[in-house]
Amino acid sequence: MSDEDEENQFRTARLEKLAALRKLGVEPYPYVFPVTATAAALDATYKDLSAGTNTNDVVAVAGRVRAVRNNGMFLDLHDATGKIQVFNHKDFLPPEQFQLLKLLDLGDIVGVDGKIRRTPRGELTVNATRLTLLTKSLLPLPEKYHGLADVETRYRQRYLDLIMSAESTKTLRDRSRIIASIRRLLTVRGFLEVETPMLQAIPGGAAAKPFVTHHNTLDIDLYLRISPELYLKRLLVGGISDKVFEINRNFRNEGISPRHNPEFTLLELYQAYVDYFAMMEMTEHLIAETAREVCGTTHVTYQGQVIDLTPPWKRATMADLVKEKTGIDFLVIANDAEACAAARKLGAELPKSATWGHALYGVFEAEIEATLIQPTHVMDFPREVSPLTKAHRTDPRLTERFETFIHGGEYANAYSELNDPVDQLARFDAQMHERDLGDEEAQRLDKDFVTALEYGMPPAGGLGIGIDRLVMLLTDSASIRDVIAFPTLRPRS
RNA sequence: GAGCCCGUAGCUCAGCCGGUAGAGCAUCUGACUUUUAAUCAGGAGGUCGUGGGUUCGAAUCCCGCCGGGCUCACCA
Repeated sequence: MSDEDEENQFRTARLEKLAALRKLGVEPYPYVFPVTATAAALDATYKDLSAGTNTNDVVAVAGRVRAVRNNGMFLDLHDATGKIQVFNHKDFLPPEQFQLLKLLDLGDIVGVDGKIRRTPRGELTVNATRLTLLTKSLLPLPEKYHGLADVETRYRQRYLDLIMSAESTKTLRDRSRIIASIRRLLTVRGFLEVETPMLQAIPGGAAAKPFVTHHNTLDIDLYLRISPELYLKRLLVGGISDKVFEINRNFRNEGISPRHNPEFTLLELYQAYVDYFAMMEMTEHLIAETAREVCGTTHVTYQGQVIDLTPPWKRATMADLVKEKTGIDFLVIANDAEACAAARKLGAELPKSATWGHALYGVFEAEIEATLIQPTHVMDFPREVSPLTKAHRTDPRLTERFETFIHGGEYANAYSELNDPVDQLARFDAQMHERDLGDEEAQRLDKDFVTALEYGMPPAGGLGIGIDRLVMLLTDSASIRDVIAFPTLRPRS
């Protein structure tokens, strides 16, 4: 609580009411209230009750006071399911309760006992026979009609945003439904949900800058994980299951943008004895079925554009897409210098040490990514940028990796997983070379991971899906901050 | 990290080619009483993000800082 709030005239006035309530013998923060009905349940139960009809049905509802009309005669109570109107009239409510009513404010949480009726104007209403203050609110809510518009306050004080905005509430509820749907779809297919370390001594499985922390007793630095990949594969080596997945937070110490939050939620799954083609089917299955369940359709509108998520999705190789768009066939370019020159000419920015694969990938990023609006599996990434992926079965310069693009953004990343320990070690060596050349995000050698592979990991397909971005897509949210309840912000003052 | 934009009452906003701050809602007082953003009358409420500068005078012009948004960079 800041000084400003403490000096707030509204807060002062409400503290005085709080004292007055206690003087009346009213406890403003009681322990329990036996609720018997929610607003939505009442709406459903009494949907056929005609206007102007009374019932003798007694209910107990509870919620936040969001509107007071006619000097307290009508209250709008909001609970987690919706709105129910309360009618306070001397015909039903004992006189001493009107003292309590006078001391109620917008934002207070109250319980109401009474009988259900529908008013002549058609509003389902509880004729209150007893009001119970359940929580006194000390601060005024934002204005009801316009709601809370200030985006900074919406993110910093999400509770206020949720009180005021049905849309924000729906988005965050949909997030929960989306994750539940994915979990169910995977469980149905026999996947085992596992948990792997957030604190890692060697941050692996992705190219990203990690957050560093310190363990006091061990007196070592530990990293917040940038990916669970290397640990999930260890579980595959162990054979805990042929199908494992984890849905959890990852942390990357990089820029914040409408599509990036330093901590974000990733689904990662591994399935033994299949390749990246199976992962394409899996990506389509998870996203399309979840869209059906949460949005009721596989045709979703994102930022004004209709996206058709109905499987199967378009598949195209990176090289073909680049060739189609630029006319340059990287597959027939034999050396690094020529490839880099072609890429730079097309506007791709490449480091001096760039090779053929960096060049192809650079052109793809610069020229193609943003144009992929409808779901597209972009296949066969260059070896250099895919250090954990199995070599392509027909072209050793490439790997069996695809990323799925929708609305110009990456939604999935999947491989035929590299399980050749000798090749894996060579890839780590190449990464360490890039690190020496100044690429801070090149992957670090994890020797124990290579050891695990030496014991033998079954051939497997692996898939990662960014959950926050999927939620953005399915809730038509423009910013990742809208789908994360408490997005990372710089602390105030 | 760079560029552009924003920050005025509890909330939503107006005022901004310089002349000492305004509305609606909320709040308080009163009236009214079967309302639906209830209505009517009256009152209170502001270090104009913050610190400097220019000026007789700054919410307004200039600079720094703080916080936010967008774009770019980073995010293979």
